[in-house]
Amino acid sequence: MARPALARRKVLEAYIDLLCTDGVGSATMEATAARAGVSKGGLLYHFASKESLAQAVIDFSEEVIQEDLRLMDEAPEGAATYYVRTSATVNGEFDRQFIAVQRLAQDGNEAAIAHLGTVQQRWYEMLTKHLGDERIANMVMLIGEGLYTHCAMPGGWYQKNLEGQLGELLELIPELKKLGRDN
Amino acid sequence: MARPALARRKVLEAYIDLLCTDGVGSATMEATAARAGVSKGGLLYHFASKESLAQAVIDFSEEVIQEDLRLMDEAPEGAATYYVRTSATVNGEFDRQFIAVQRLAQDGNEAAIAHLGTVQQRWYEMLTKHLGDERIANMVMLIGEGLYTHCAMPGGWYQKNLEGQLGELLELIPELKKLGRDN
DNA sequence: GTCTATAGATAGATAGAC
DNA sequence: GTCTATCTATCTATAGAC
Repeated sequence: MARPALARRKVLEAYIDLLCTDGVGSATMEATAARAGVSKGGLLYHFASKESLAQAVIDFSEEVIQEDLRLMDEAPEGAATYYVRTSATVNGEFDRQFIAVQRLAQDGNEAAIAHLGTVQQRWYEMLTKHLGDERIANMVMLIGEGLYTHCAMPGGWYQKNLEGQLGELLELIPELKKLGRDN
Repeated sequence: MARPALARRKVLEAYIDLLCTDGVGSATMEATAARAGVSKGGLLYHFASKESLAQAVIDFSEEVIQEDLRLMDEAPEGAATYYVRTSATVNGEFDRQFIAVQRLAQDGNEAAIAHLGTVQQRWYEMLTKHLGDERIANMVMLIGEGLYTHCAMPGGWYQKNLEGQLGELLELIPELKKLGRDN
């Protein structure tokens, strides 16, 4: 860990980039090498197989998620609002690797599916802790998931029609919290 | 239209099935032919290219969505509850082809992205009509989108942890409607 | 209308030079 | 540590028999 080779980092970023923008079908090792500016052989020195490339995305995601959970726990705006807000920031540091893992999972990668499961479990526990109601936590988590799905679609409907409504959506999140306590 | 060849229908079903369960990477024409019980040549008689196979999924989706919108508009439980409830029924008639289109869109298929856009626009308008508040419609749509994403993940977290909570989630949807009118 | 055989392209992965 | 060259498998698509 500590300070990985620069080329290795560039290859990983390129692979994540391709997964997010073009999907698993286009994220080949050849295309990844080209985008990273290295040859296929150069890529294979750092990642011996496509599976190890996928695992690197998952490992990177685990690092990022731990930091994300810490920020979420301490967010002044509240954990739920933080969660929804960051779910909609497509180009953020956190989101790209998360979308990449999601794409891998949707393509049947078992390690990615298992990792996503632990991430969702931790988000759910964090939201329940802060919202005090499992049903509301469930709902907020689905809203975030929906935002991810929308935002991860290049040229999709959300980016053209709902971008301006994010502020209004965020204002409603604290209202949801009240809804939970009333019942 | 009217009554398409049985083999053609079987091939289309097989392709949708593979897209949903194994993802775009595994949904090859060869695998599709095998699952449909025909040869590669037999498949290519009905669908001259992979693109035309994808287009057939989109066309089928358009048929199904029109019926879905009609049922949504007339649902006794309310359009929003109907929308969320059917978003969570993975094995339903409506959902499989929708998830398949989503997978195609996430792999960069332009026709699928455009179709998804029109579907989401119509759902949004229907929800706004019934909820009377665009912000709440927005939120409900994201909840449904989140449910789709969760449910479409074979072996994913939702199917193990939230299935029993669907009833509670559905109970909260009418509460959201009140939330909209209060503000 | 469905099949076999096969062409042509591209994927993932190996070997070895530098 | 990065490259070129190459192997093998698999994919999409075509040609033509039945």
